[in-house]
Amino acid sequence: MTWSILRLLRENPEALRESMRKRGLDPSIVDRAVELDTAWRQLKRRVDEVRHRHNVVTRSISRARDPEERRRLIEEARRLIREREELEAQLKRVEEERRKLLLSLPNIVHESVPVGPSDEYNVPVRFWGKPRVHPDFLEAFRQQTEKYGFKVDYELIDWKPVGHADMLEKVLRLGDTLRAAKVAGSRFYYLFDDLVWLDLALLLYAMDKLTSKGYRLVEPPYMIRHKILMGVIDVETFKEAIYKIEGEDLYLIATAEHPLAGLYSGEEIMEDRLPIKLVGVSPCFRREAGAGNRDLKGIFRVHQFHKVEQFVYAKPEESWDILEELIRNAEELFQGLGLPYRVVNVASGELGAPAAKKYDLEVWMPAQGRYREMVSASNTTDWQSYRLNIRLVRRKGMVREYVHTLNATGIASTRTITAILENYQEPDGTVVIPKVLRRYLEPFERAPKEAIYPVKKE
RNA sequence: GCCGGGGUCGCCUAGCCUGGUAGGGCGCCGGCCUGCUAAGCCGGUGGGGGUGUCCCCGCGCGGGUUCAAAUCCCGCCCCCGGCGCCA
Repeated sequence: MTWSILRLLRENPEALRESMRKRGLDPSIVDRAVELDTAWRQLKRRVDEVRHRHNVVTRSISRARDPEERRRLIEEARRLIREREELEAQLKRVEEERRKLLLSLPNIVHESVPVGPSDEYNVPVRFWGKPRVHPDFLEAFRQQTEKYGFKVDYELIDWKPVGHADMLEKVLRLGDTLRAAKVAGSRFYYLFDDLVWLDLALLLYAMDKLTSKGYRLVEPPYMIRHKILMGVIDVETFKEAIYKIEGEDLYLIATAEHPLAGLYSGEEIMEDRLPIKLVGVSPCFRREAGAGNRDLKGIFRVHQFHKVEQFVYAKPEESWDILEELIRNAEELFQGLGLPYRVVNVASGELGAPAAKKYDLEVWMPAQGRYREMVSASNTTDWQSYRLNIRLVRRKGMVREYVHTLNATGIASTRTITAILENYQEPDGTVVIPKVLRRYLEPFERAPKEAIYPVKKE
């Protein structure tokens, strides 16, 4: 059973150093890891050897009948224990250090990932839809399209759309972040009436589409243990994103990805059961500790929201195809909603530690003149499954390896609502409801069907 | 929260009282045999190190006793059942 990172560490450490450099991390960690691993292996041999000698003596005691002989053997065993304990203490130290270091290593950057320290190095791979562009943003629009060699058809509009935050609080008056701040703090929100229906309709839409593709619908635990959490994220993410339950070994999930990855932790999965495709629906809780003052207004970046999440357990040889499938699924959802987007191949420096490669789907925001992230799709290869000990059993020869895991947003409710508020906005402030959502609103008498209307000005 | 039962190599299970290399069944893998299939027979079946034939570790987790712990002792976690509480 081999973990890709450990294999590379022993067989081709330079490749691992290169991967670290691409992420903008110190490659000397790799050298330290090689050192520790070598030391560990040497020490392990010595310990095993002494353990063996002790075992031989110990076993011979039960067979020894002569009391004098027994006394002599027990004396010998005691001597070996002292020798063993000294070596074992050393081994334990090295082993612990090695374990920590190995778990701190990020996934290996895939060869197709653009190299660069920031999102400016993200490479758009395709565009869809016809964005509405105000003349003020025309130059910015070109910078985000033509600069990369894409010719994107757009609609020039002569009125300036109101930003999603003001739409929410002032034009529609269906959201209240000020009172939410009073009650819970900043980055919380109250949604009312039509926007609540819209939130739920978005979730139903994504659940409906993805289950029709054969994804199994899951409502997971919203709190999970520390052990599971550290199997799916790195320490940085943990510090920035995770809420802890006081006095218990429980943490609020930041996404359904976490409990879905934990679902088969510690288990063996027969290869003919793969791929296992899941669609989770859950609230998500995020501290946004590192976000600073970014997106402080509105509901673009908040401490809690609802999300429909795609998650797949896959065989290693199929995971790269499945990553494409996941981003295509998300694209279908956004095409259905009629929101113009681009897909970017995320630069090496912006990948989270778990991901080997990541696509973001970014929707054009007419009031901001920017494409903004709505969806993230990652192949985490065996990074999570190694930590969670999820093995793949091959029929042929009963070989054991680690499965690959992948995750991707389907729809994140609040963020998608911001995109709708800007893209479906009419000059008078009316927000037209995307047609695909209407069937999920039809059954409810009080739900909006065609559009959401601004409050009348007195 | 209380009481009781339990956690053994993928699954099921024996061993625990009485300490001395963890056994069986199912499943799976490889082979033999056989018109085919089934059955039958033989071997294998967790992690690690080393490598022609080897060794170490592994019985929920962590300690302790012992030359030696699945087995005895202490603490903890989890699961099941009953009681209590309860949306």
